[in-house]
Amino acid sequence: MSSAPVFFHVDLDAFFASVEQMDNPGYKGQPVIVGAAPGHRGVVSACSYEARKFGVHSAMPISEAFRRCPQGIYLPVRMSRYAEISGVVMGILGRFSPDVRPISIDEASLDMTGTGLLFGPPWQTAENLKSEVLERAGVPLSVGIAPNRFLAKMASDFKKPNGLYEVLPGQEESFVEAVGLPKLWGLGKKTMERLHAICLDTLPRLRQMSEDALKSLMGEAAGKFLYNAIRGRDIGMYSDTAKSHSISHETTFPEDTADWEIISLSLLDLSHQVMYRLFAEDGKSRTVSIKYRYSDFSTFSCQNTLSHFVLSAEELYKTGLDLIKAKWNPRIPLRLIGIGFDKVQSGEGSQKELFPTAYERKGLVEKAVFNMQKKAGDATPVKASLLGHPGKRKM
DNA sequence: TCTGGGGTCCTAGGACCC
DNA sequence: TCTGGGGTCCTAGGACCC
Repeated sequence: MSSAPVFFHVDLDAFFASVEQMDNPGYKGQPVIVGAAPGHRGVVSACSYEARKFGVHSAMPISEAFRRCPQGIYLPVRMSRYAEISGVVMGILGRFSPDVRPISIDEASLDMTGTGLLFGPPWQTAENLKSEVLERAGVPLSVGIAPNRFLAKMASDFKKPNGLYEVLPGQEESFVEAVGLPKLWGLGKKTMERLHAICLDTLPRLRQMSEDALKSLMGEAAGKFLYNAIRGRDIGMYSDTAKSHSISHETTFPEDTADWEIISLSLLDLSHQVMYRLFAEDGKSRTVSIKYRYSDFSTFSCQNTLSHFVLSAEELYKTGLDLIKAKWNPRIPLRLIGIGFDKVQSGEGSQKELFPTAYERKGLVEKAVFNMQKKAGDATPVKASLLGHPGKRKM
């Protein structure tokens, strides 16, 4: 007899803020806001539920958060600390399911199918999981239980914070109704606006549409997604097939700038950060992409696929520099610059040339430095601008 | 309101090939 | 003459998520 499918979705509540409250008990019960410093450019990364009472939420500009909650405790992001706690939580999850898929630093999807004999019924298991995480990692989490990953994800959100909710088989459609169309995962503001414009922004009306009709209205993928999502069916989220991915870093300048020295030096630093991450995961890529944002917030990107894998931060930087030189209109100051690799593959079988190119030799040196730093327990790249690089360049 | 940084996936058009 | 069909790769932009 095969067991009915059961999935858990776990989500750490206001994670960054919860960690800060655990590390500083004086912050408990206080409006904690983690993100950019007030007075600087940036947004709220996470905030405690006490802060949400003031109307503060994540992704809100920090200036607006400060206006709404001047008495808040404003803290910088301590990503390595959060990663540490996340690791403890993921370790606990691994003892509850052989199939744990981390979605982000504070979320994971677990296949719990067939674990009933070992742990008991799902609800009981979820309660045990919640108390073990609180006890051993010190942070609260919400759990959603459902017959598929998509519903489990939304169920984890349904009773937050410190929530637990179970969607039983047969309740798929009624749960989607309880969640409501605007809060359906994967359906954002733009799509809602579009649906509204064609009078299809209610569940009953949408459910009258055939899959083909939705596809022709919304496009192949979006139509298929919508047709299944509004029925609470799995939409194939969090697939485990390893694909190529991307690695990128970007930075917003403290002030908009048209200063070529600032822009090129930033690009150089970012290039080193990106290349070191590629080294760290032993990946390879031929596609360099850059992103730039003008002072009016209009944002553009472009990319260049080389005939060979990029071998060094120098080569990455040079390729990105050529792209930005060709695209940027220097009469308009830039707000942001970013660079990255697209279509990163696993690096096994990296070619070794008999006669290494200059870039390849540079890459070997960079890699050696990276490995030394890794051994010394410091895997962060030396700031390129501190390596005595000439940064200044003529356009 | 004055808007971070890191991602994923999809689309549409063009180049090129058979 | 006036025009195939399918496939792959590349690119830029957009929607969405955490």
